[in-house]
Formats: sequence, structure tokens, C-alpha cells
Amino acid sequence: MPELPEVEVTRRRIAPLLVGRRVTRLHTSRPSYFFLTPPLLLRRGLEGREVRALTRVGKYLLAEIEGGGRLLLHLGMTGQLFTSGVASVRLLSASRRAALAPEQQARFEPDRHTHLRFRFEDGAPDVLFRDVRKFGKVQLLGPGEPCARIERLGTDALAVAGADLFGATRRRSAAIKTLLLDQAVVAGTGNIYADEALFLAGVRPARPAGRVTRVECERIAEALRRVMLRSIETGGSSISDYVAPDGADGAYQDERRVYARTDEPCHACGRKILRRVLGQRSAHWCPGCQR
DNA sequence: ACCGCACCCTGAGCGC
DNA sequence: TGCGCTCAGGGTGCGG
Repeated sequence: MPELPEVEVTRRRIAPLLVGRRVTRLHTSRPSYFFLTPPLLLRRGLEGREVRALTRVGKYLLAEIEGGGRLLLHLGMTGQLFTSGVASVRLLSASRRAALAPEQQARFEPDRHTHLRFRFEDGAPDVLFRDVRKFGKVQLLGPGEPCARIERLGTDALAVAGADLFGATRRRSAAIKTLLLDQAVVAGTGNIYADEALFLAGVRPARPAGRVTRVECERIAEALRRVMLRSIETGGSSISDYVAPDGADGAYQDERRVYARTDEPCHACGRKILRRVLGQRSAHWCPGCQR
């Protein structure tokens, strides 16, 4: 599931293929709630225009478009942004994967889950957006048009300070993990890195946020930055559907300390990792290392 | 204001 | 072999 590190890795690898390129043609799938801007308007607003920059805010990617517009992209749960010609079995369903010979698996053909296909001039590779569950989003903003989704985001997880966190958690009875997942508090945190950061900080996910101390808030902020920077270095976590734009898998999933390690021994103390549902999400923690 | 929960979606994995 | 069930979760919106 793409969180800040996966979105940032995607941004870095896809930017050279988008920025400075003119969209000659945009193919889309049928209208669905994936399209905050209807496909027809998207095509009308993008075809013939050049992409000027690609930035990231929390888990959103923002492409600046020639003429002053902005294209907002969110990968949701299963969104994949990549170029034509990549080789990754993650782009195929298990049944199709099994039916193919290994040498055939290098070829990706746009399927019914491919919602955007950007084509460019002078033979540059296509850029594709595929999203099986359609929790991802695409929206075209006109010049100067405000975007409520972006404006309500809190401090980017890479920049969050302990003091920000301490301030945001006072008198809050919700679990600290629930607050870390609230994008208005810390933008970019998702289920994996929230669990990992809380482990490093030694704080149990279910602790009421208001009972987390100032020092622990410092540790959580530092841990968030640390796990995310390390994940970006290793290419992100390739759990379930995430794939980098060039088809490569990330490696951070191999460094997980608690996420999806239920009943496995803690690497630090040997006790079994526990799991419980917190705010509709599974939380994982070590009862020995976290208070 | 805050909190918990339902919902959108599809595929994998499991029990029978 | 296949059916039906459960689970995965980012973000939004609603009721209490």
C-alpha cells in the first residue's frame, strides 16, 4: 500500500519521464469515482500541454501543467504508476501470472484496471496509471484553483516535529496510532509506517494520544522520519501491489519489525508480536518493547 | 470538536 | 473444482 515513501520513490522515478514532456494523447477508462475530474475534461485539459514539474505533498502527487493547471494524483490502496514496457509480475493477477511462461511476464498490456495512459511526442515511453480497487484519485485543477484535499493536510511526515505532535495530541482520547493516520495531523503516514514508528518509539498503538508524553512525541517524530527515509533509500515496501515506475520491487518490507508479523517473535526481545483492530485498521506491536 | 464506524472496490485465500 | 465468505485499507462523510 503506497504511503509517503512509496509515493516519493514513484515521484523520483517517474518525474524524468513526465517533466518536460508534452502529452499528445490521453487514454482513459470509463467514468468512475476514480475520476474526480471526468475523463472528457481530463483529456481536454491535458492533451497538447507540457508537464512542467512533479511534486509530492503527503501521499499526493501534483503535476504542474503548462498554462497553470495542476494534476492531482493519489495512488489509494492499489494504485500503480509506471511506464510502458516495465516487467513486473505485480502488474498481473495471480491467475494470469500462473498462465504465463516466465519470459512472457515482461510484457504488460493495458487491461481493464488501467485508468490513465499518457502518450507523448517523439516516441517517449507511455506513462500508465493502473488501480485495481479504484481507491486512487485523479483531479485536474485549473490555474489558481484551490484544492481542499491538499489544504487540509497537516505537516508532511518527513518534516513533522515532536512539538507539532505533542500539540496535536493534547486532550485527545483517540489512540495515538489513529491520530498518526489522520492526514490532517501528519501527512503521508499509513498503516505500515505508523506501526513501525510506534515500535521504534516504544509506544503502544492503542495508547490514548493525550497520554503520550512530550519526550515520546519527540521519539515518534524522529522514528517516523527515520523509517520513511530508510524506506525511500531501499525503494519502498513492495507489500501487495506496490511497484516502482520501472517495475522494480522495493526492499523495505524485509526490514519490518512489527507490521504483518503477528505471532512472530520480536527481533529485539523475542516476545510474540500482537495484532488488534484499531480504527478499522490492523495494528501490530510488541508487548515487551512498547508501553 | 471529536470519535467511531460504514462505505467505496476487487482479488486472494480459506473452509467446506 | 467451485462456491461463498472474510480480509486488506486510504479517505470521506455521517451520526452520536
